[in-house]
Amino acid sequence: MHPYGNQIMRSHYCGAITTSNIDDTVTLCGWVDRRRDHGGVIFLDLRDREGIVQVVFDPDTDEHFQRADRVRSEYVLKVTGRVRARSEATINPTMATGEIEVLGKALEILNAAETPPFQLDEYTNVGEEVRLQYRYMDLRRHEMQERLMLRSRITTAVRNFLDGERFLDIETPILTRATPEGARDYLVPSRTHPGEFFALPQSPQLFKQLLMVSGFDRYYQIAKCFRDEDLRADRQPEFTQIDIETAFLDEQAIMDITERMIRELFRDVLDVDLPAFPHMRYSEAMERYGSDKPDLRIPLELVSVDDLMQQVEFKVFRGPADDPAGRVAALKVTGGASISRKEIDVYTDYVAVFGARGLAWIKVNDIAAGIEGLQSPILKFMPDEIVAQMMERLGAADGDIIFFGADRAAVVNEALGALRLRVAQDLGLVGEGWAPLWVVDFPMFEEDPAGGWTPLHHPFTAPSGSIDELQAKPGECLSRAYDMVLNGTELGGGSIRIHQREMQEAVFRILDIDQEEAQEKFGFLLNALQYGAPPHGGLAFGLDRLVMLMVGASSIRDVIAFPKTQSAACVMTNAPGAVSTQQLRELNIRLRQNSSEDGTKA
RNA sequence: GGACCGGUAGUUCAGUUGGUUAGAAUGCCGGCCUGUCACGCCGGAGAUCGCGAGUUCGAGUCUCGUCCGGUCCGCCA
Repeated sequence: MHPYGNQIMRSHYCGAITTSNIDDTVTLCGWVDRRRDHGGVIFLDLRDREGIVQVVFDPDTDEHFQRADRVRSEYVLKVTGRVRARSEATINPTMATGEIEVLGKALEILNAAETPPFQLDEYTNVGEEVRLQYRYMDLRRHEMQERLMLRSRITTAVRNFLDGERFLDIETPILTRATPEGARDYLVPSRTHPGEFFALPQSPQLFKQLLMVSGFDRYYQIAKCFRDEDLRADRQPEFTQIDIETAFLDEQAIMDITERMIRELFRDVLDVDLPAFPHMRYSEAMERYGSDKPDLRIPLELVSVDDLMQQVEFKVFRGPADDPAGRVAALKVTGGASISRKEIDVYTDYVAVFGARGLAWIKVNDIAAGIEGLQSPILKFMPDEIVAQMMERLGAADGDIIFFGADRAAVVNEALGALRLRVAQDLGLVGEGWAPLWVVDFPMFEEDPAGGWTPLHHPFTAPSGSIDELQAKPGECLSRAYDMVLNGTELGGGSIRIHQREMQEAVFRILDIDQEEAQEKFGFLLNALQYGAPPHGGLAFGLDRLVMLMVGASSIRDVIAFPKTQSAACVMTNAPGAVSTQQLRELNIRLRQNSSEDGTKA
């Protein structure tokens, strides 16, 4: 007896029928994936989330055969039939259910369907706009079903792991208050407080810290977060974090637990054993890879040559080499001498995007021939001796090309760091597999253009030094933050938080948040820190990015059921949309301009 | 806010130096077909060339503007 009695219309999933069901009578519900009409026999491929099975109708079942004749793609059917083995000659080895088929006895059309707006098969590339407009159709495609089912397995595995580690799932508000830090807030007007607004949370950061103050010790939540900033392939205005916070654990313990979580996740879901997670200091990551999220699958590294360039006249290199805030670095690309002048021009344009004012290069044709074996427009500006030392340092070999960046260190790191990724991609130098690491010892602050300080992580991150050290030299102070990086993507980041009011106030002072503003915006946090806040810290993973990597997608839109376009709109629902003047009046809102007739609808 | 790429049958694309009736594939519709599985064969329908100006005897094609989608920079504690 089926536990749900006759409420269940189907006896099996299409994709789950095997040779063990031979001679069983089954009832299937699904969509018509394809119909092949041979006149005297009709094949229907019936699809549900578990897969596809072939159903055969022949004229013996006249009424049902006639119905099968009327059926079209994406009709929703209920089919009852008998499972039978296919004859040797008709077995389809490319199909999971290819050894069997269902001989249809009864066919009920549960719903007809219009011709789909695009073909759902795997052979047609469909533009993303159409896919998003008919997302409910797009999600029927096998590829999307797989991705979302894997996403579900991932969140389930995460929940099971954290539950097993005695973490508590606690929800935090979606309607909260705006904070002056960080990204632009999504705002929600309050009807009951005219002229005031809620903000949607950029993350549950403060709430989870307060839960630590409350004694919940180990918290997690799979939480929606909202940031009103411009979109990218890996950025949506609403996205999901695996949010974690603990009390009485230091950073090493937190990294251990979360690393174990990711490791078990990959084993459970992908059957992959991740390699060791090396710990790399932020400074080393910037020095060697020009990035705080290095892709360790790529065997190219930046090498500083400032000391050598301090000995040349060539101003373009000499200037940044002498400047403490400057950097001259080389990127040796093994086998890159085959890159043409035209391609170098393309790379030059590419690094210009990051502020680089040029891209110097040296091709190594014959290293044994010394300076004669090198080819470059900049050699004439350098003494042979310096060039020779540089080749030695870089370990240059025949067939290499060396690119140079010389500018402010930030520009050089960004430009050569990006070039490293681009060239590796173009030349197929990105290794296979998974390359995780922890990046640690981040600076507390970085200098903003106005000369002030902004936090590298967020203003609640604990510094590794004392208040005095912090105030004396904010630019040199390190934080107790850590990022998990996988294949060049920042999967998650976290820190030990400040749990003492004095320290939190000191950080606010450095960030130029005065006492009044601190009290106004963060008074509840400062107060809480006085009522027995335990040492605490945590981490948040970007679930969408994690799933994207695990399914091999190139955009997080492909692992989100209903994502937004780059302009942060939904082409299916047409959100955002206008609202009635009545709604606006209730919210005490008047639009600044009546944007013609469609500005509001009555 | 900025740079670049794209927008032509339902879909994916082609469209030459500005020149006759805008093509292909696939899908769709009709007919035939009892073993196909991206079935096959025959026939048919299907286009506001994103939108608006401009240049020209003539614009899918050139120019300007605009909208939409995408990649990236800025932005994203």
